[in-house]
Amino acid sequence: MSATPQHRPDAAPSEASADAVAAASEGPLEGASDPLPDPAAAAEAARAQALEEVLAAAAVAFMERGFAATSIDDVARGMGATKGRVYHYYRSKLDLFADVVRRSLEMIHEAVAQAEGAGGDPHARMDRMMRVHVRSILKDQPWHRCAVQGVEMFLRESAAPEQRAAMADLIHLRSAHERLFLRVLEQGMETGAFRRCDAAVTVRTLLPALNGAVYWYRPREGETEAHLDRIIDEIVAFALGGLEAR
Amino acid sequence: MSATPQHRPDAAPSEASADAVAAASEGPLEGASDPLPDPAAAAEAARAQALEEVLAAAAVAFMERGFAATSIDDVARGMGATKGRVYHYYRSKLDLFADVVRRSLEMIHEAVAQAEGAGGDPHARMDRMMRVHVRSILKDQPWHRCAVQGVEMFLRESAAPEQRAAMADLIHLRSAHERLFLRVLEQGMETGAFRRCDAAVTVRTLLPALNGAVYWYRPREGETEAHLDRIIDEIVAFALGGLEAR
DNA sequence: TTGACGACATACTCGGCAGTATGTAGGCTC
DNA sequence: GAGCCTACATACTGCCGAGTATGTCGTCAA
Repeated sequence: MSATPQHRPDAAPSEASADAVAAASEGPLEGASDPLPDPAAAAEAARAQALEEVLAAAAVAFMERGFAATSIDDVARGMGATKGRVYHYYRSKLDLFADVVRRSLEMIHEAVAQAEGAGGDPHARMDRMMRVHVRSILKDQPWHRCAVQGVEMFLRESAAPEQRAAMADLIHLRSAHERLFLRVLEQGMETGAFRRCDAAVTVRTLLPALNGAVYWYRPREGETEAHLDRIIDEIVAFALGGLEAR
Repeated sequence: MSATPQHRPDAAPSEASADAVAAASEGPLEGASDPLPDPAAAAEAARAQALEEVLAAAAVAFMERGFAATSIDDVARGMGATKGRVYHYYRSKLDLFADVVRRSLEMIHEAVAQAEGAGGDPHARMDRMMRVHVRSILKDQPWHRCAVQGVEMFLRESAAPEQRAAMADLIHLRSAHERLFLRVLEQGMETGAFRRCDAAVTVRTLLPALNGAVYWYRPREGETEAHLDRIIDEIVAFALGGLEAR
């Protein structure tokens, strides 16, 4: 629609991703003459990091208030900035939200795909996948709450065509994630590790169970890694038990 | 807050509930002299039914677009009416939404509580409860999608104080529902029917699994009751399997 | 040193929507 | 048959927020 010939977040703004955030926090502010040889690359990196900040602020804001109830000013305030900064990187609120959701889905999908690829029988793979999935849910809550909301938005019949367009590829990402579980489930059914069932319906039941914690879990002050593992154990025990053959 | 000395949905507008809807559809429009002896009671019933219509329209509208994105005009349009009608029965959008959520929670809670009270060992009771719960999710989707959304709204830290006030009692309803499952789960753990687990976490994982269908299920054209039962079977098999001891 | 550009901030427009105020038509009472 | 009340519809206000237009400051190239 809006044919403003302006910015556009460089195709895949998510590549810099967590790396950019980590890299950014490792080196304190140095003068203009940092070891980087290429100034153009440095500028690129700076831009990527600035964009990353916007994205992170958006994730928090959208998580706290939901898409519709969050204003661009809210997002900007979260960074101690103003609208201008946000609109410098994103053409619309919907674009921004879609990018948050995309990041979320990419993060969790990549992690789970890696867990799946690590070998083992279907039962072992499924176990690892679930653990990784739930861990991501707990650790990157702001992002995933946005993702849940985004998928939900898309599923509404009422969704405006612009919305559907902006989020169509997100649904593919989400579907790919579902398929990952679906395939391992089917493989497990063949080996006899899992009971026979309608795999499609079961996966659609399984994932909400794994995602449930996104709503009630709140990171505590002195929370240890072991405590997190306890929660993961509980959730996975339930979900895996729901699949296993007797 | 708003101290307008106007309407207010008569304390418990939800009592008339499904009965009112059913009763309303049984008798066609008769003249002024219907068999009802008390005109005051008739007026009361008429009002209850009118309110019911508003509530149903709201449920559909909120389900389709979500709370924030739904305007009161949307709700009114859904009835072929205008704002005036809605505001005649409800003081604010939030009040209306809260009532939709309340209705939803009451419906499902009552149904499940009845299933629980029908006797049997914990495993049998849990099985019945799950079935009834899922059936309600599938059959009264518009309502329950609002409920899920409402609970989610409340759980946000950002929720405005007015929101929290309007929805505080809803959370109690929701908690009561959770406790219902919690208790049966604990009983089953004692009899050995269910494996030992952190009951609180498990229930919070179990319910999203049961509710999951609210997002993906869409009533089909020539859908038979048996087809519905197939879906319910699948979901319950998973959820119950997640609880059972080996 | 200048001019071009990137990275924002500021100021403004404009539409949509919650809530309100007011009109009005029908029924009921007395 | 006059007033009154219920159950709406219509018309209006005020604000909030998305998107835009424009200004400003620093930097870098030439």
